[in-house]
Amino acid sequence: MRRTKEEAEKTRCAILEAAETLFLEKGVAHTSLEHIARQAGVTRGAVYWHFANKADLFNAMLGQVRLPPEQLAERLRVCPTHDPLMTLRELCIEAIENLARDQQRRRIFTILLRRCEFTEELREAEERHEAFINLFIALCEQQFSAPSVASRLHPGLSPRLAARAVHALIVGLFHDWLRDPNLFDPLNDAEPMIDACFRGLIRDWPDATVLTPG
Amino acid sequence: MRRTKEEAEKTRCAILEAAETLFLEKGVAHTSLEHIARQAGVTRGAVYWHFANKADLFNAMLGQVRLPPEQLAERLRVCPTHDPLMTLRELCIEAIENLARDQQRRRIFTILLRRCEFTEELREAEERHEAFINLFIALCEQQFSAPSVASRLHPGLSPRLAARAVHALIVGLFHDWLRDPNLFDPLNDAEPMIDACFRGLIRDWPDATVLTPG
DNA sequence: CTAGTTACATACACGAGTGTTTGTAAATAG
DNA sequence: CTATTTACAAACACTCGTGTATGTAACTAG
Repeated sequence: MRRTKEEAEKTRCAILEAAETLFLEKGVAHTSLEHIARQAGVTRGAVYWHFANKADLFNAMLGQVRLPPEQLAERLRVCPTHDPLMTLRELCIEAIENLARDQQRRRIFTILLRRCEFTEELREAEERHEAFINLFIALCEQQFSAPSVASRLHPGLSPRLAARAVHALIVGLFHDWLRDPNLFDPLNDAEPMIDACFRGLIRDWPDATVLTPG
Repeated sequence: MRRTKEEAEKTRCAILEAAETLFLEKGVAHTSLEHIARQAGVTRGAVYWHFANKADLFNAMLGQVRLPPEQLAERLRVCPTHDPLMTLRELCIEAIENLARDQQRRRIFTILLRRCEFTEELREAEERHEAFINLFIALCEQQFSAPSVASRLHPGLSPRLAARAVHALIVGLFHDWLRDPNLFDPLNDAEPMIDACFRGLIRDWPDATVLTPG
């Protein structure tokens, strides 16, 4: 009963989707490859054919949403025509809004933040994730270090601290909202919250321009 | 070889400590009661004598650091002699500083945030934890709702959003610092970061009073 | 002093999960 | 057309973990 290449790719996707569903529901450690196979309508044979083990499957799942690090750096590359802080601001807001817009991203981040144990088995995934975070923080710090920006930091703050505060706020918003989506509405509330953060960091941060249509 | 009551209490503590160590090292799901017993120098018999199962043991472990909700409410109870915002500010800073000061708290929060899967087995623990968070957010919101405070919020912000931003920042700082303790130094950096947050929320937030000794 | 209870250790029964191996039908290359 | 892969299914061998039941020595109450 050998399948064609396209069919094989479909079962691969089915396995990934089943894993996503079950990881979210029962947690990574509490989900067996047998569960995943059954949910996908195949046997463990198929799972082991497409993936080396559970960690490999987990990595493949994460790969579906992790935007390549280059893309992030590209977005934040200093662009002389545009205020670097505004670019960062928009990126932060987008990150939070995307959580609400993209169902799969939402599920996978829920798994990452609340349904898996970062232990030896998943060390590779953890390291990649951590590298991405460190890159984000480093790029943030770089934006705040630009001479035209650093001088506008409130007293007592360094580019280093500012970068860490921005990332902490985002992680916290991710964490809180994924725990309870009723806490706030990303599409409406991300902007004022991020603006509040920047306002606390930068001295002359412009006031909220309330854009009421009409 | 029956032990006296004091000795029994000591083995109970040894089991709790072993669980803490192993949960931190291998994750909750990947730690068996057999491991814990061995680490504590007893057998599973002792573990099952003191605790009903792994979830019960986990709850007991959390109980060692979870401050009673009443205490939190007490601290934030509106005290007419003291600025409610300053009380909240100090509480936030303390929360972060305590992470660095109290080793056990640090380990247990690492387990909570990075070494356990919030799934059915641990639902009870999750619900208690969530209730505590919700209480904190509600009390925050209450502080921001005081007439003398709400009027000082920056345009575009509500007490509701301000409360959520404060909590998100704290959770993010917890999460980030437990992931990488080199990111910042709680004892030095908590204050300026929290102040930056409040400054972004409250219009006339006082400037950092740089207290250089002498 | 002895009955009952406590605080465990030991043993048992059972299921569940993993990784690997083997089998196999169908697709595909030459 | 046949030989070889491919894409799985099925079976095997093994370990690990759980919950419970039973044993037991020492403490403790009366």
